[in-house]
Amino acid sequence: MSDPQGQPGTPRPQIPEATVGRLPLYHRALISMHQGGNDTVSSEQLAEMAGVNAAKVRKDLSYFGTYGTRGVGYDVEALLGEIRSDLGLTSEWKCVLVGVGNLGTALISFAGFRERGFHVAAAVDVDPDKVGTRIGELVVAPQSSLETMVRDEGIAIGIISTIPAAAQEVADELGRCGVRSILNFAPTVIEAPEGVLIRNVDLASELEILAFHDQRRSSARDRRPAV
Amino acid sequence: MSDPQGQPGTPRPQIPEATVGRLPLYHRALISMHQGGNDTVSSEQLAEMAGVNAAKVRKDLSYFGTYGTRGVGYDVEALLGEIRSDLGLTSEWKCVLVGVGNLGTALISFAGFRERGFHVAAAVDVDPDKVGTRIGELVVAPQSSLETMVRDEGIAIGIISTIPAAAQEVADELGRCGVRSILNFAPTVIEAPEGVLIRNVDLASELEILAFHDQRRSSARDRRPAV
DNA sequence: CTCCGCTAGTGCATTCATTCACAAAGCCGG
DNA sequence: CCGGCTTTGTGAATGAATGCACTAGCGGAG
Ligand SMILES: NC(=O)c1ccc[n+]([C@@H]2O[C@H](COP(=O)([O-])OP(=O)(O)OC[C@H]3O[C@@H](n4cnc5c(N)ncnc54)[C@H](O)[C@@H]3O)[C@@H](O)[C@H]2O)c1
Ligand SMILES: NC(=O)c1ccc[n+]([C@@H]2O[C@H](COP(=O)([O-])OP(=O)(O)OC[C@H]3O[C@@H](n4cnc5c(N)ncnc54)[C@H](O)[C@@H]3O)[C@@H](O)[C@H]2O)c1
Repeated sequence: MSDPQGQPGTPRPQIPEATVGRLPLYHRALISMHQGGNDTVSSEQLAEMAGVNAAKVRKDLSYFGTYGTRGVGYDVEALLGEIRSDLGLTSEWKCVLVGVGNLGTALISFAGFRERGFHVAAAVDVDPDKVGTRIGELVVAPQSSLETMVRDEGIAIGIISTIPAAAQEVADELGRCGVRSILNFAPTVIEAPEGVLIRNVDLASELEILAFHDQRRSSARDRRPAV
Repeated sequence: MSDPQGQPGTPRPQIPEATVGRLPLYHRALISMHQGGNDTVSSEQLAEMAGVNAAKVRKDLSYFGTYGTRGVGYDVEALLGEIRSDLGLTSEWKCVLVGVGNLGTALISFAGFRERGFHVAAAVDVDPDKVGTRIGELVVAPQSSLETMVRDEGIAIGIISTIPAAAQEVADELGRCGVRSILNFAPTVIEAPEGVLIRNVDLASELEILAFHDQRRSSARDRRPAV
């Protein structure tokens, strides 16, 4: 390989978005390999665990440098370290959750985030009845304390689980407070504030996509109309 | 257009996956247009609402036939009907949820699914303490009643919100019972049973992707090392 | 030291998706 | 009835992602 892993700062070889989307899969697979006590892993095995094909694994990993040994495979620990560092998981990311309803409550009490390097450090709601409620270790704060908490705690990620009608406003507010990334669960398109990256998760859409395919499969089966 | 909307059965022009993924966005946008009392909508407006570009909207819609009028736009009601029928939303889809924990509970009580044509008609859990619990109108059933419920109620979609270690087993069981589509929230790769389509939603992955981009943006900013 | 087996890394062809840009086509005002 | 305005539908160009198939290179056996 010609590009050494760049002693000073970061390389910067512009990673394809499709590859970025698969990093978490590799991350998960490597964690489980590591816990299983494996020292090395081949692209074939990683592919199997991540549910993708081996050539893709190799190409994806090659964007980050040369971490494999031909004839052997990848060093699990080294590769895990590299991916963790690319994902910025060397220290914990603090998140603020806005909208402590059904979904918000589940998210706050979800242990899996912490295991993967994320921590819901604050939660706010407009509803005065919710403010002061305790969920695990976290006490729901009033909307007005958002800015202070974001700045004081160094929160970089916002999670929106309010009603859809409030989502845009909340996103704007989060942007003003200095949050740089937002994960939005409200089923509405949000215009991203300047400098803020938004990802949307819409569960109803996922079901619709399943329904679409199911629909097609069954109408394909009934090519001959029933007698 | 050369392909008439095929009087008998369905056309079958193989819709690109990327297009399928956007149908729910259009669906949502059209619902809101319709509720707002609009009769027609241009590709430009739809694009704005769905957060994509206008050419893409037109190309996507063109796979389903000719629903627009040049110089005018699309008839909201007709287009909504078409999309609803493509998504198979002419009747309600029944779902079974497996694993009534934090997340499962939030999903069951979520009204938004019903509005979009989905109904969690059954929920099961292995934990005997959970069985019999009431969530809204639904009573949690024992794992053993899964097959009967799926068959009797005509359930086509399974939702997995168990712990990751149980996900594969649950998926296999759902497959055996005749479920054809699965939405999996457990952060693990599941091998799909024969004839079953699986979609995964991994929230920690979403956060990791945000973290990756944030990481990159800030390391791009610090090109000059601090003094 | 050499040769063999294995697996990473990658160039290339192919497939899939996006976007541009323009002709075809409906509407409306005169 | 005609001509201008608007917006669709789509061919063709471009770009992104995938996957094959080959080469380079390491480790271990003999
Ligand atoms: N519950 C689910 O399983 C589920 C599934 C998919 C999507 N969603 C979406 O997630 C969002 C939340 O769902 P939910 O079921 O938790 O709803 P919910 O009604 O239980 O909770 C919404 C919460 O947001 C708060 N809120 C409203 N406006 C606010 C504002 N401007 N600022 C701060 N807080 C505000 C409300 O006080 C309430 O506590 C909704 O947009 C919903 O469509 C939920
Ligand atoms: N809570 C969240 O916000 C959240 C967020 C992202 C992902 N997830 C994932 O969703 C899943 C559920 O999360 P949770 O927080 O609700 O966990 P939880 O521990 O609260 O709930 C899990 C439930 O699954 C049940 N269960 C376990 N094995 C089962 C089996 N074989 N058959 C049927 N039921 C079984 C348990 O009895 C329990 O009720 C986990 O895989 C988690 O990683 C949860």
